[in-house]
Amino acid sequence: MTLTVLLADDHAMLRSGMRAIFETQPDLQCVAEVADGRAAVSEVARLRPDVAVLDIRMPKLDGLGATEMILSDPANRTKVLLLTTYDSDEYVYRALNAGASGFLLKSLPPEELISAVRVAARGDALIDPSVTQRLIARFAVSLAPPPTPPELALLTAREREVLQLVAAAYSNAEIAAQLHVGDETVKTHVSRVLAKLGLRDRVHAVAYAHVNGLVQGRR
Amino acid sequence: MTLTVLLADDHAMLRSGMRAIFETQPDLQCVAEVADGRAAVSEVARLRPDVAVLDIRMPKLDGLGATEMILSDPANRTKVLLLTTYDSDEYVYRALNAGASGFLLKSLPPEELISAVRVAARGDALIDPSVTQRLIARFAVSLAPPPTPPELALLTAREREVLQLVAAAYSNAEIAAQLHVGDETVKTHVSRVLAKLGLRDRVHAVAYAHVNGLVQGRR
DNA sequence: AACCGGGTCCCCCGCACGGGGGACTTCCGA
DNA sequence: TCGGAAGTCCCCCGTGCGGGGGACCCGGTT
Repeated sequence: MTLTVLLADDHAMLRSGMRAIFETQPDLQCVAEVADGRAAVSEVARLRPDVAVLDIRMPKLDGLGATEMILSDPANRTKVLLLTTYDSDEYVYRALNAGASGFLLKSLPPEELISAVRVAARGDALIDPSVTQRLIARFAVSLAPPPTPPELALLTAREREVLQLVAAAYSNAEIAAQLHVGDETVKTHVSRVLAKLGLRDRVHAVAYAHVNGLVQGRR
Repeated sequence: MTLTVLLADDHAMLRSGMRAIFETQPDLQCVAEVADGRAAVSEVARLRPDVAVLDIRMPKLDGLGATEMILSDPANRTKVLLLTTYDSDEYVYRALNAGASGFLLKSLPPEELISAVRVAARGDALIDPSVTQRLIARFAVSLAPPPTPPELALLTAREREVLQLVAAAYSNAEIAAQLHVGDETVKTHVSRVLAKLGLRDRVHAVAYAHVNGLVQGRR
């Protein structure tokens, strides 16, 4: 089974270089070459290649925009590999968000470009190692639980419980009902929480709880 | 400059296989072979190899635990490559959180294992393509901006501005000072915001703003 | 026995807040 | 030209909230 590839880059020389690389592989067929993003989008829609190799820097529509347009159309099953000279973080995040199957630097050895096309075609993905390192770091922090501020240890269990409810925007009366205690008790707890955390009022408490991850609204 | 490698796997046969692979490379030296995670940790601390290749499944301490121990010790500069037979998502996330430089399947071709060691040694990272695909999907959702609720479009620019400040726990008077308007004006804006968003009071507004990503407290 | 931290409940007081009105200006589109 | 939307400012009024006291009970420590 042969894989069809579309090449998009505004440098004709680079395109022919890549085409030459692919032609060494009997199962890879370069079905189109385009020089800008808009042409890439329309040719992908017309030819439905297995893989589109897009440069990020292109006239009219850059590779990221083209990726987004291609992948947002459910009729397309084309996988997108993005190529770039510089690996700006912003590019990477946007590319991955758009659903690209690869983010590679142009310094990639030819045989790895070939393997990348095969990887993308079978639905897997790959990212240049120099980018992966930072991606992991970013991913780790995005998964890491927010650091618990030390002053939170000053609170008793009951006070933390009340703080959670305050953060959920419940009024004192509502909290009292949920905890089956009097509302005067809740007022006492809230006052202690505010004093211990150095917060002015419950509004600050709500903000504090949210920025410190005491409320898991999605994430 | 030669790179030193530590191998950790509970199967002697697999270890000798990998050692044989590395011995084809004059600049790679396999300085230790261990059969469990605890030995891996202690030998890494003793020998300080450039790269440790750890199996995930190991007696006494698994590869993930060993990774965490190795990388949490700042005295170690050893990079960690994790090898596994099955690519469970949980493994991957934990490995990346611990700061591993690679997450590879044992089905990896020998030459790619060699290249992976070199990649890790120079501080980059790489992830098996079959895992990368799912990682991207997960990463994309963790980066995706929270869907903006439609009712937010009802607000005028000024009202959104005020909402931002309310969310930052400013009082009406403080907001008035920041916007150089009277506090009665702010009250009007706040009232309109509450009415348009169907919120009871500013406390709900703060919670609303945070859960809807109008405040970027980290993330 | 005395002590203390945590939890519960109570009173008073000042005030920021929010609802419900109204009013004026500017600007833009019908 | 006449609206209407947006922004600004004003008054009244009720109330939830938070500070400042105090009180009681319970469990554990000293």
